[in-house]
Amino acid sequence: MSRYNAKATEQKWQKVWDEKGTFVTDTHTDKPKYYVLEMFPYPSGRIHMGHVRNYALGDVVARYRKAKGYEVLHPMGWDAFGMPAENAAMEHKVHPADWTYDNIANMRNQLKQVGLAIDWSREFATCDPEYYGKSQQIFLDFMREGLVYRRESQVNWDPVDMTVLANEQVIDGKGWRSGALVERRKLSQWFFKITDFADDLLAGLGTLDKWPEKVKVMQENWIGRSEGLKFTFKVAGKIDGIDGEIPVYTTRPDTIFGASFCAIAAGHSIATSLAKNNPALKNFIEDCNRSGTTEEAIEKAEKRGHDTGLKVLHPFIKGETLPVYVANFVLMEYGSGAIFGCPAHDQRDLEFAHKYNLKVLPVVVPEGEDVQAFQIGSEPYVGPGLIANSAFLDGLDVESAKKEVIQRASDGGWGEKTVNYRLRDWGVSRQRYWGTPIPVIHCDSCGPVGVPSGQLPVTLPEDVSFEKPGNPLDHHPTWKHTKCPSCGAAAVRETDTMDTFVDSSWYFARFISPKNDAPLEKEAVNNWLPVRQYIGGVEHAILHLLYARFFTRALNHIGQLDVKEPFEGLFTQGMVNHVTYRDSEGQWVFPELIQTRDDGSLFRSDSGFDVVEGRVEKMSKSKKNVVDPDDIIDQYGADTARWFVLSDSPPERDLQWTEAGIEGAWRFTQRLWRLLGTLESQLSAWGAAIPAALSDSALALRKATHKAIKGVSADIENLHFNKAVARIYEFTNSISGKLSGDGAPEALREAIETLVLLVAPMMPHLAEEMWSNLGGEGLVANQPWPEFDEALTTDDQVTIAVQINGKLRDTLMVSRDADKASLEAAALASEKIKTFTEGKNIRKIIVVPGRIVNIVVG
RNA sequence: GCCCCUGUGGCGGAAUUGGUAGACGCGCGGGAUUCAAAAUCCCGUUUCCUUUGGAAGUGGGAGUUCGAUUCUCCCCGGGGGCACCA
Repeated sequence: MSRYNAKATEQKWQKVWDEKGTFVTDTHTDKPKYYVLEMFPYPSGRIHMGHVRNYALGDVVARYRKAKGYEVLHPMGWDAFGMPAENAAMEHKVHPADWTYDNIANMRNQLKQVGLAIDWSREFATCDPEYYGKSQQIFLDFMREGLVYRRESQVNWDPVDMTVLANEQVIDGKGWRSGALVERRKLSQWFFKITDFADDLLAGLGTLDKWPEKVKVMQENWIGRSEGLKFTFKVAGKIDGIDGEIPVYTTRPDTIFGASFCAIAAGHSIATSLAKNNPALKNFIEDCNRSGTTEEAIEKAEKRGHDTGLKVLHPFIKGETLPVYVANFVLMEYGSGAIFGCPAHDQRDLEFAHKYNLKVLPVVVPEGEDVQAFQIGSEPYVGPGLIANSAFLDGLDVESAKKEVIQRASDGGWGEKTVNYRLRDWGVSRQRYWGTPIPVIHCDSCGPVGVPSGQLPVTLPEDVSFEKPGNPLDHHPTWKHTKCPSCGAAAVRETDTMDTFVDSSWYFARFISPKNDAPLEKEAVNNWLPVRQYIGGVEHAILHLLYARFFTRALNHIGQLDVKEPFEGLFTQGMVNHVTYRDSEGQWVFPELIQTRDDGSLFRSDSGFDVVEGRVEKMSKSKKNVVDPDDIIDQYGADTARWFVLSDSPPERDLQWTEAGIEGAWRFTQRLWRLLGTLESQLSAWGAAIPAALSDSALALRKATHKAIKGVSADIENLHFNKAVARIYEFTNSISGKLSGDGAPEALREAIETLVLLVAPMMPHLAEEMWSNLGGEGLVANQPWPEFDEALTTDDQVTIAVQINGKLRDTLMVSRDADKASLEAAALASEKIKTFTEGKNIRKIIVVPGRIVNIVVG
């Protein structure tokens, strides 16, 4: 038998699957349905190992479910809008569309070589007008239902490039290209009312029992539901141009007597008004606006404030006033943009109080502590306790005190209990070219008007220039000029495009009927959603997944589908890592250039410089610790690459790519092939029945076969592919053993056929080749999953451990169903055990049938 | 800074509900085969000890338990997310 030629064999079977339409889905079938989806890729240019891992995981699920009798939907598309295409346009003078579609063509070719069980007839890219026109339709539907609105919000503004910067484009407070100091600027932007669904998004998490706990916790924290008190501070005295009240929100109304200041955000209307006649305050606000807009930047910045001179009246203490500061750590977006500070019981407030010499009065004292002696040092006290120094609240616990203050505030008409969310509405406006145009026309007399459905899609103009700073849509000579759909007067198009997260918030539903006229084919969508298994990176744990959940609810709300949750099962896979190499010049070196000398030292093959091995890190182009899937597939074949990414690590954890690992996988591919060659002559004829009487070795092999079916099936269903692989190795080892006597040829054939079927979801090409060599009919891809015989998966004898005081001292071979009494007797009868129990007092014997006997002596 | 995850031999990792720690793979050592090599096959492989046996051992420290990789608390290392990267 000749050596296995992976390349030729893989191409052969890919062509067969393609020609026979093996993986084309009938979405209108009566069969049980299974929708498996991996997060669709951004067409960056070439696939990387992370993609191979992601799609191999989903492919195992798809092929397994197909074998289990499901009609499987496993589509592929492209998340094709986004900034890299515009960056390429600026840097290399290629049109974003050309760049994107070239990349898609490349990556499609690469993915096809992986041999995925994908229905390619459903493929689309989000930048196809046929797709983004439907995104626009949904936008207009949401608009009609009041789920879309426009308001001002802050952005990072690059004053030199005249453009809005993404957070990742702001480096140390400067624009990445221009190097100019970035400013916060307010722009009118479109928002989706995701906060309308905040409670439902939160409640829905409780139904997602096939999601990782950590993702649910992250979403819960992101939504950030809190209950508290919203109340108004009265400003002491009258000041021109200032509203006499400052509404604040607090989750700690119980600490109101510990309040020593009031702080408002730099963007607060009062701050703006006061700054008009106060240059120092104006400076301070501008300073605040120079820090980044990310929460991280705000949290990490030193807590600073500026005293406005304004005072507010304490709601409970007559005559007491609190100074009002503008503070850099108060967010305009959260609550009412104003807080009261209680330094004794909040970290930020305490830092602030120390800096500006404000009173620190503890009003919550841990139970048992002396009220007079209790002091706050450099750490606030945030734990439970009893209220002190707080008039009518003294002695209450924290929760009762909260209730009491809320009660008195609402009785007094100056405050009320409020549920607040950290979640903010979703700003979807982007001042960029390569995105879905927002289908709105601005008319001087009618205001913003939605583009009529008949005029969709609003397509992007092709003749754009990236030479000038700013949004190409905005300075295009003709594109934005149009007529108002409502009054017919001259009007201008909205030149903002949508956040690319909008595109990816409903693509999974479009795959079900990608050519449908309306965005969604309701009946089919209801039949196929939710996606049974969604697979992707944990970096999408919050935004993408939350937005998709919101979209599903919003589409449900407007009657376009009936489900509420888009993804029933979620799996977040780990990254692919590789060691890094640096040469004596400090340059990063590609792994393929690394050579080893006889003494074990490393050098690079091109320049000969010495090389040292560095940390294991996520594969990245900048550190050159990348392996190109094309090279790997070329050298070893797709099956070997798939086998390796599935074998070594649990899929949720990071995978370390190693040369030794891929070599090992390759050896196993060859071994399977050789196994078939060496055993072929010993097999019974195709379809021969297994005789009732079996030799010991034949029975042992049958047991191994059926245990393997049971184990591998369970492992695949639980997505424990590395364990499935380990079991297949074990099973393969047992086949290689000697076999003789009654039923040997039949048991051997059963084992080999089973092995091929078990391996097929992971190494589909090799499996097809082996199947056809075995004389199998049809394609492995169409074979049913093997069934196991429960009786053959259990052993009559089991080994149980005998411990003395929790330490293993002996093991016993006993009947599987031996009862407690006989186990205890057998354990005590053991010679080894006797040496430990002799002369000792046996205090207790714990017996767990089938597992363990523990004798406690003393 | 806040939130979340993670840590087991030389390495990747396994260990139903708390019940024999180290399955399986890699690497390494020894042997077979070969003129030789590659490939392949067989055996061994947590560490330590005065070795028919025993002790220690799952990042570190405490706790619960007859029994802890598994549960609780504190600490340390590594990673992810933080609203305009996708």
